[in-house]
Amino acid sequence: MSQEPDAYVLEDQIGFRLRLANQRHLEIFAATIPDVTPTQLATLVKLHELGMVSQNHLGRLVAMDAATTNGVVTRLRKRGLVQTQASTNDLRRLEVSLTPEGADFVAAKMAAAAEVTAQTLRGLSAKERDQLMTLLARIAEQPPG
Amino acid sequence: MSQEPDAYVLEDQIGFRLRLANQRHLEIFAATIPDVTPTQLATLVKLHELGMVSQNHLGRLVAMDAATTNGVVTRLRKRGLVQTQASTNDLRRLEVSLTPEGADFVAAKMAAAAEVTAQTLRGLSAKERDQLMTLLARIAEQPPG
DNA sequence: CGATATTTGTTGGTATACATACTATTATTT
DNA sequence: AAATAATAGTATGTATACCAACAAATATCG
Repeated sequence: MSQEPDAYVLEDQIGFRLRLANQRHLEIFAATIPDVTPTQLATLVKLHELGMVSQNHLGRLVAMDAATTNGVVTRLRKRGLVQTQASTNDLRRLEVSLTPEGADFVAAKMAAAAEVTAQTLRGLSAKERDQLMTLLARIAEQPPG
Repeated sequence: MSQEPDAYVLEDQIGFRLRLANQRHLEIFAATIPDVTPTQLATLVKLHELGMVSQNHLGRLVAMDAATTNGVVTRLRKRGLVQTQASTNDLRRLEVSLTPEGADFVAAKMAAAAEVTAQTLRGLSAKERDQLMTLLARIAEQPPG
C-alpha cells in the first residue's frame, strides 16, 4: 500500500519540475510577446544596457555558448534589430549593437517583458517570489564538482 | 547613484533564473549520465513504471508534444532500448514499451538519476528543497489566462 | 446511419542549446 | 623574436521543443 521510501518518482525530480516551470513560463512569454523569443529579447535587453559588445562577450552575459549566440545574432540582424561590425582593435571580434529599430523595439517591449515575469509568479506571495528567486540563484551559482 | 525602482534587470527575471538553474542541472546530468539525455531517461522511467503505453499518451506523461515524442521514441528504438507495435484495438495507436535491454538500462541508471537530483540540490537544506519543489510546482500548475 | 469532430501519429519548418572541429588572430611564454 | 596558448568566430551535427499541416482511424452528434 505504501510506496518505497526512496522510489524514483519522475514528477518529484528537480529536473522535471524545472522543465515544467519553464514550459509554463515560455507559454506566458509566447502569449505576451509573440514576435520574439526569450533568448532574443534577453540579447536585445543586454545590448540596450551596454551599447556595443563583442558577440562572444554578449553570449556570455546572456548565458549562451558561442554557437547559439551566432545563430541568435544572425537572426536578429536579418530582422534589422541588430547590427554588427568588425572591431578595429581586435580583428577577431565582431561588435554587436542595436539598430535604431532594435532600440525602439526594446523600449516598446519592456513593460510586456516585466509583465511576463509578473504573470509567471502571480500565484506566489512576495515572500515566496523572493524565496524562489534566491533558491534558483543558489542552484545556478553552485560550483561544479 | 541608485537604480530605478522598476528597472528591468535581465538577471532578476524568473525566466532567466530558470534557464540558468536548468543549465546547471543539465550539466550535472550530462556528467553523471552521459549516455542518455534527461528527456530520454524520463521516457524510459515512465515506461518502466507503466509497461506498455501509446506514444502520444507517453508523451503527455513526460510533458512532451507529439512531434518531440516521436523523435525521442525513434532514437530510443534505434538504440534498442524501446520497441513499438501497432495497437490491435485502435489502429491509430502505436504502443511503446521497454525492451529487455531498456529495462536493464533503467534499472542500472536509477541510482545515478537520484544522484543527479541530489547533486543539483546539494547546496540547499531539506526545508529549502521542499520549498523550491513546491514553488516550482505551483508555477507549473498555474492555469493559463 | 451518416456527417462532423476528435484523436493519433507523421512530416516539415524554425529556434534554442551544446559538442566538436576548424581558421584567424591575439596573448603569453620561453 | 619565435613558439606556444588562448580567444573569437564559424560551421557541422545531434537533440529537444514547439507550431502547423496532413492522413488515417475512431468518437460523437444530429
